Amino acid sequence: MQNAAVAAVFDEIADYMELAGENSFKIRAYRRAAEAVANYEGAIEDAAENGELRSIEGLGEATAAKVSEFLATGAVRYLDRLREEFPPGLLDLIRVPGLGPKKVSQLYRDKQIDSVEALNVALETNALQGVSGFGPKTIENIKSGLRRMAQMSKRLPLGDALLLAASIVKGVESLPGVERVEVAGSLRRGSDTVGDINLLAATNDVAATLAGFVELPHALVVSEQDEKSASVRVRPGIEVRLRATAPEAFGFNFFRATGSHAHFEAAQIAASERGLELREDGLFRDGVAVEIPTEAAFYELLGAPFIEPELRENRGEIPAAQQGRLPRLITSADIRGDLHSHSTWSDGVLSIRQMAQAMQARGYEYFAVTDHSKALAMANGLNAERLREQAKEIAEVQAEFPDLKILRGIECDIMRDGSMDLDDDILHELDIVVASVHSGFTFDEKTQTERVLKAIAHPAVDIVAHPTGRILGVRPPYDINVPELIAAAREYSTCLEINASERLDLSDENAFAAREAGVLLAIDSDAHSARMLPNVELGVLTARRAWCEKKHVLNAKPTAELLQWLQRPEARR
DNA sequence: GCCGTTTTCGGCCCGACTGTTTTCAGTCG
Repeated sequence: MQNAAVAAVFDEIADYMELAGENSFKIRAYRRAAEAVANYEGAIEDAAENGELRSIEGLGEATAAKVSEFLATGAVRYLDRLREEFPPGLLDLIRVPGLGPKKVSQLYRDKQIDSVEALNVALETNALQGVSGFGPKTIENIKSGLRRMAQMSKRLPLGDALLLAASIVKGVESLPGVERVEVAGSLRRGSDTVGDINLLAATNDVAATLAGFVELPHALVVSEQDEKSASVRVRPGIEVRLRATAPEAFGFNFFRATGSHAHFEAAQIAASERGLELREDGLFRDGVAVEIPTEAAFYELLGAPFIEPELRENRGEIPAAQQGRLPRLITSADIRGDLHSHSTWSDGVLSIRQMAQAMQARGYEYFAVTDHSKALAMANGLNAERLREQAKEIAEVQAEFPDLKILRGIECDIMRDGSMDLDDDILHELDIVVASVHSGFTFDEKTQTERVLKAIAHPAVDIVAHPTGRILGVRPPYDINVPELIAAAREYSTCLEINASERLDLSDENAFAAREAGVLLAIDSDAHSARMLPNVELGVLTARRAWCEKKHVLNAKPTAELLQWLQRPEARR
């Protein structure tokens, strides 16, 4: 399947065209082509084979020809020419917050700055002083953008890490002697971002397995290797470490390689209370190593049942396990619907009908159509009039899907003053209102908090989406007082979202606090295409880290209960 | 560059904020 590779070609072309100052509609055409290919449900090479490229919406004569060229030759000459014209570092520079194509090409033209490194040097030596358009505030913004970027690029968002790990696991499985390979470390615990990927292999030939591992195509550089493990860098800043162990030692090593460090230390204390010694190299009774074939066997020795990896953060899981009060963690199978999704009415790529098909294919009982509201003009946000038009289409599609409840909703912008982007009368007409912030990210904490508190208290608002505004690897949360949001959500019976797309917002820590406070959570995909629906599983991992059971999650409720909850007038007004 | 129930040209994704200006360009969502 070459869809992602072809989409990357079009995106790269669009990036270069921005630098070249090309017509914005032409650039947009390439972006759309990238999206069309990425979201195409089949393999793009099959479409090319069958002469169906031109029937894909968003591909025209020029872009379809480039798809064919890429599939035939592995390259696109047009892109090759662009690559010769501009240094590749300029593409990194466009991604620095505060820099766009115009400023980047100016820096390149006037100061020959062609990479993030060169920009850092220029900033350190004050070389940008006096460059027109680069005043003190702009320079300060660029510096803080660079700092944020450097911080975030060291860690991989959970979704990306899972994909990368899965492909490396496949490679390791094929190595000599390997019986079993598992992801361990923070990735197994479902951390929102991971620094390194840890794998554990049970093998009959440790040396051969490790030797094969460092030769896998993923490995750019071998950074460490001893007789038990090897680390390779698979992309800048991202290391994959494989520990190899004899099959009979897998249980203990799986526990140890999964962590967290804090959990390990808590387990050491629990072990010593039972006359055992837990060390890095094993569990010992009177100096003799205890055989531990499985993780369950290990926890049993601590007087506890198996502890799910997502709980292993020393948030009280060991005593809870010993006392038989571990939560029955929510699973993906408990999710009965999606309460935050987009269609072509705003910036989604699928019609309501297509979204309904995709939701039904996932086995959902219900979903909410929550397109953007009018303040998000760039996303073609809806006003009251268009929302009422949309109701007709929803009713039509609903008639075709008797087993799928389609909720009429909106993702309504929370304005700068905390008011809603749409009037109360239209909001009360809807089945569900999801409220969210898409502007004013730089407000101070007090202003930002008060603004969102107003939304939480609004009688029409059911869910506040992505409450802290972060996007993993892109943007940190804005300054906002989460405990105050949680208290208000509890008071007004408003649900808070775990946005499961590239945000994972609420974070696990915040979701943990919300659940403890008795606030209901919604795990939503925020899908703009069918491809994004499975992201909900990342949100489930986050909810599990927050000790959530299905009773804590709004969209784990059956349809009737959900509809009843959406009524909840007594708590609201 | 794509698209077409106004079909081979002309419209398409707009509005606000920021910082730098001296009336606006660039960035962002």
